[in-house]
Amino acid sequence: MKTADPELMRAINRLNVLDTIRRHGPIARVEISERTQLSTTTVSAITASLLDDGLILPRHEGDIRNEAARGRPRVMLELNPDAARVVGAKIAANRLVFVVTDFRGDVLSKLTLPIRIDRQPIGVIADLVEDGVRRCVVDAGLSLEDVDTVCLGLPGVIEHRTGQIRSSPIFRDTNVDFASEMTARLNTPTIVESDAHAITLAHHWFGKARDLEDMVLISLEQTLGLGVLHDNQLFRGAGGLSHNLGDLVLGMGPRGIVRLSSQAGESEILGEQPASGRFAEAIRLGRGMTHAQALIKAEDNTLIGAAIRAGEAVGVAIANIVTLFAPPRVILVGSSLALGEPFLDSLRNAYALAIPPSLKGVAELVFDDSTDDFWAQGAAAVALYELYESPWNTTGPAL
Amino acid sequence: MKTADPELMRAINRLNVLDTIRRHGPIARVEISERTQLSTTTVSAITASLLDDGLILPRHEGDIRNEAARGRPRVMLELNPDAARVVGAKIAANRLVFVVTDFRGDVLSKLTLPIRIDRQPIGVIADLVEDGVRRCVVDAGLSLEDVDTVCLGLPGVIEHRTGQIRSSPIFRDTNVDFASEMTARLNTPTIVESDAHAITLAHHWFGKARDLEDMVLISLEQTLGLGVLHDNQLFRGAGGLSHNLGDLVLGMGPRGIVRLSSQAGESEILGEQPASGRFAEAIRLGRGMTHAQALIKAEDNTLIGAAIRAGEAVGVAIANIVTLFAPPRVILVGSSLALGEPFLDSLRNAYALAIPPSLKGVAELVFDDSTDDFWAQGAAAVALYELYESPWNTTGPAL
DNA sequence: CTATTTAATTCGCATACCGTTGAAAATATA
DNA sequence: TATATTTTCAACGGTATGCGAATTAAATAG
Repeated sequence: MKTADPELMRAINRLNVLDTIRRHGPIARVEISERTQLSTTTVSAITASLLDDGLILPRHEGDIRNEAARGRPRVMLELNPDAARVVGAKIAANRLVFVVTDFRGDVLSKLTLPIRIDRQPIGVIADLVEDGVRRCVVDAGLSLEDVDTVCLGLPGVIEHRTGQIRSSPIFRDTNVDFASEMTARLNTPTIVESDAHAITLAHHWFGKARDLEDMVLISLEQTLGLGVLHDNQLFRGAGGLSHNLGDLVLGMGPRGIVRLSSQAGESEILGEQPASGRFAEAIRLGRGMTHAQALIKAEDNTLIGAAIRAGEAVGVAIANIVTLFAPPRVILVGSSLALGEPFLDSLRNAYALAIPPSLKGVAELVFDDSTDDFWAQGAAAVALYELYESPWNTTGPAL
Repeated sequence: MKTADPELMRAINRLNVLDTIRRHGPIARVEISERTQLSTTTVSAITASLLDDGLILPRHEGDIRNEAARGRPRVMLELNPDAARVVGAKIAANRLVFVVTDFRGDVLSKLTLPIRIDRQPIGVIADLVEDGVRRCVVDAGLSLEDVDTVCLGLPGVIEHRTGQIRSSPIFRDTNVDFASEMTARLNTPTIVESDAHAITLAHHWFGKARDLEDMVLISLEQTLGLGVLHDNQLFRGAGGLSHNLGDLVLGMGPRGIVRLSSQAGESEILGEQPASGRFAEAIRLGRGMTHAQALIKAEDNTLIGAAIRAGEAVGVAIANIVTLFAPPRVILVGSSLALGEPFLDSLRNAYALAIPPSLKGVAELVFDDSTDDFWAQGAAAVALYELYESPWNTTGPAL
């Protein structure tokens, strides 16, 4: 355990204040004091230090708390957008999405490269990612030197702490030290994170979990991922591993083990389609789900059947997750949601059946169909969170 | 989030020092300083305060660190056994087990009441528990006034924070505020906790997980429970709920939902036996598993079949848990282990099949057949842990 | 122009940690 | 036996932190 000294103490309170400013927009010191339970004295000292470091800015205008504003007007504080720049990326099998954000997490530029990269050699993938990062940074009118951190969100089992990719559907190899590789190429600190964790943080910061400290997110894409928010923090497994939901076992069928991925993986749902023709082409180009959506509307029975089976499998898996974590909300994201009503209905039904009676009503299911940018923005948030924590003031006094 | 002030700082370091003393037996200040990374100055101050509060004791004798001990001999410090007394209990359907322990967690007296209590009215159960606590305390040569805290470990979904029993196989009602009830009856602070959590802490403190900060425990009893140790702390669900493994869904069979409890619950394994005769009598008395063990040795095929099916179900469930938490060790406890090789073999096989290849070898399975005392001792440890954290020095200066 | 109200800063205090120094308690050596 | 050596531990001074009370700052109301 880390030893508690004054430095840690200040680090905690600093992060607390900074996070309060981030979450509650332009905010006055008095209100920060109320929210954090810190004395106004301490808040003044910390905000002075944050101002000095250029992480926040004062705004004298917006004191509109009340018409009958009597006393000295409040000075509102907000994050200084220019305090840092980060790049966030979503790396998927058939597309790369990049965003550059400022210190607040606001998107400055975005770039989508619809390229199929899975099963390419690492060098090729690294080339493409490097290129995407550089182009997106240029699009934002910046240079890579202006970027503080890059965070890459990708599917699979990612060990955040070490930057190792234990296994990922887009890499042929296992145990790739992708963080070091990209850090060297970009000459900018680069971290890797599970894409599911990235969008979990995205929802906590900007999306449908802003009001919660605990929740669970399930991502239904090529792989099936899990993000757990516990006490306002990403819960990473014992070793900092991300969770790979697709490996969950749903049953022992006649043909052996039945894993969730074999029922609800993107390729498995679409895979029952004829292996040639326009649909196969669409899949190859990463438009499978969009196409599937059209087919389902046209009442393609094979596909509807697959969607229903997938929905059942996911519904049961969610019930199991809820049994373990009992979160107040479960957010579902990912391309498979595009399968529409047949999928969602069977999911909801299976969930309702599978959830134990004692937990009925505990968790609320929320479906979210954000775009890829949002995932990339989540990766940026992961990078920003680490910046917030890092000691700007090496440890100097508050002056 | 709690605000960081000097008080919190000292509380953290105090707990850290106290826990180091607890874990590493009689230990000198220098060694505490090495282990905690705190300066010897700080360690001296904190230990002085602990000595002053009577929580620890000096021992001048045992300085045998080395034959060639040159300088001033070390003064070894250890927990003062008499600093507190707690009662821990395991409350199961057909027996009540109590222990009184001292401040170190050493058992002073134990008491087993082989009574079937499930489905009794709350008042009756409370009577029996109260009686057991009082008798066990008397057996230890103490009075209830000498007891600081009582902790009751029981199966089911327990909300530790509020002391509510959301649902438990031994209560007919749900949402019982058992902690308040027993606190009032005993006139001693009483907390409730999941029995699985209790034995998880028992293993972390005294058993097969002393060397780990992360692990998972699975309890196979009348109900199937889960305990997760994360960063040396019990991981309680979002709402402080305990996990009820039996509700996990293993598949959608022809007859609807198949839950783990229907495959591996104690009564389900034994339930396939004829409903009358000596065996049924044994079950009613809570000796079902012991009896089953004998029958399995005698090659009772019905029972062996049930054991094998249960093992498969549990093996798959464990694989799923490992997929989610990736712990270095999984400890299995509970009466069902008594089913012996048929059960364990099929469990191991199913686990090996179900564990995803990328996680193969990550987690080590450990079987543990401790007695009921150990569970009760774990409950005592839960109580002690809260005592360790509580502010003895309301916040006075260190003198 | 003065009184009032609210916001934010300044000042003094208490606490906690740390590094250094020095005292205490034992052994080793002359 | 007397002195040196080694190790442990407590005491002193320095610095950082947060908090409460008093003070200054900036606006409105009368």
